[in-house]
Amino acid sequence: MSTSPAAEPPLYQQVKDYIVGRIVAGDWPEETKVPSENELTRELKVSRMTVHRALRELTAEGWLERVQGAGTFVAPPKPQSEILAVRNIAEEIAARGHAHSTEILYVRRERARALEAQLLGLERGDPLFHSLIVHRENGVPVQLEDRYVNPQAAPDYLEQDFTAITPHSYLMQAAPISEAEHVVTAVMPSAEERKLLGMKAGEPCLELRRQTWSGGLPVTSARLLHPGERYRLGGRFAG
Amino acid sequence: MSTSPAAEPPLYQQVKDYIVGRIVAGDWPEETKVPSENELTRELKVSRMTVHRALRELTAEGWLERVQGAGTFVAPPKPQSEILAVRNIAEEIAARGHAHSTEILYVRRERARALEAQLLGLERGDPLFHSLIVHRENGVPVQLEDRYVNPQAAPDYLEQDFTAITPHSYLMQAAPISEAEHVVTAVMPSAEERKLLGMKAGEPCLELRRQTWSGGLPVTSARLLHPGERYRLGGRFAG
DNA sequence: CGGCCCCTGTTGTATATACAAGTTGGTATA
DNA sequence: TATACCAACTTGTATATACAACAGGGGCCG
Repeated sequence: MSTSPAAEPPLYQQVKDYIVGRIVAGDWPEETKVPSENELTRELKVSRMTVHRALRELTAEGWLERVQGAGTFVAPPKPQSEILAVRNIAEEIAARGHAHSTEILYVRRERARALEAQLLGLERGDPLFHSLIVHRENGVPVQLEDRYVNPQAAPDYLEQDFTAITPHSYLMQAAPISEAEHVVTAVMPSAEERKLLGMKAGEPCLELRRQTWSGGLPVTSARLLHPGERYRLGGRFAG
Repeated sequence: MSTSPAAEPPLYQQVKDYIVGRIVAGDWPEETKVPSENELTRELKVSRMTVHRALRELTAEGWLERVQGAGTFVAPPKPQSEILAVRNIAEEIAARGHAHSTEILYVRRERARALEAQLLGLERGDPLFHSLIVHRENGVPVQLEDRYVNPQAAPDYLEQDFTAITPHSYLMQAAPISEAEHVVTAVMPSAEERKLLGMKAGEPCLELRRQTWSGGLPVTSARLLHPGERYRLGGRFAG
């Protein structure tokens, strides 16, 4: 395998490219057994640990499946679809070159009802925090954020100024995410929600329900409503 | 670092857990410089390559940022939200223990109009394939799939029996994904779409627009409509 | 014919060693 | 005061070696 210094990628990356190239070209359909580490070592004239790193990374990226003792196989395409990580609405708006502003309807302490207690690992009647906020982009409402927060995870939540920092940003600091769960669906807003978001009758909303944990402790459960016409959730990724 | 054989994780994983534990506990806020590989080697009594693997993997997972020569730093929480990969509706329905069936409205060759030409890297007037299919779960419509396919990427598309295999499954075989792009939003369906999906007036749809590439070549552009009340897109992931 | 054992080949993990490439800070000189 | 150089420390990559753990196939024995 070539290793001349003309801005070439490292050897483990060349091995990865070689293998992905074989798969994409159709040489190795799914379930095909890929040559063993020792075979690739001989074929490509690189060390077994270099081959091993390439195969391990391709496995982590979803291209291959490995079974200790049995071999390495081309993986079937993964049938899953997930929201990957958690978005900060203020940075998202700034990234579009627009101005973010917030209208705080309330940020207050409440007693947990059955549903919130269940979501946040609390007992009914326990105190928790509740905030309702409209996020605007260049003055236009784009998100209604209805959020419950576990006081154990972020005791100082009520003290924050959420016109200066989003709840999301604050919670990232106070309780770094170790786990998250998302559900996205389409709903019709209530009359109040429609009014807060400046929507016309009959227009739908994109609803994101998002829950996060920090070190096993539930942190927050949020319901984010976006006018369907003015908001889209998306991304682009490489295999 | 303990290495007794009582079902312990490998050393590199223990190093990862130690570092994530320090971050989540608040010991190392974002931007903090993490001890160097050599320092961690001495502190944890494992080899530098074991530490190196742990740090590299935590970097790939978004916890850390590394600069060659400068050091390793705790990463700020990533403000991004993406659909991770591509879902196969048939497997998704099967995973719920339900029966998948399809109603094929058409699968045919057409001439590319301006929008489809742009999406698939074709010239206006070039031939392309177009399919319209309703997917049902236990007889109930859950997805209307409106899909354009680039003949260069999947020349045999028209020959497939899409009651036996989904377009998605076939395309995974014919043109493995190297890149994908998704956009999710909420829309009101047209009268025809509402009828095909068995929805009542005033109910919204979750719309996914999905485009994939194979080795740089555009493969397909699909618009998937789901009744908001009967479909949700979601996932759970660990930090 | 079936089951068990052994051998071979495979992947998984760990370490040591070496060198490359980059950053940073301090010192010396102009 | 600015610039250049050097040393030390950092991360990045590569290889060799060793051993653990697993899978699979073949042969032998009951």
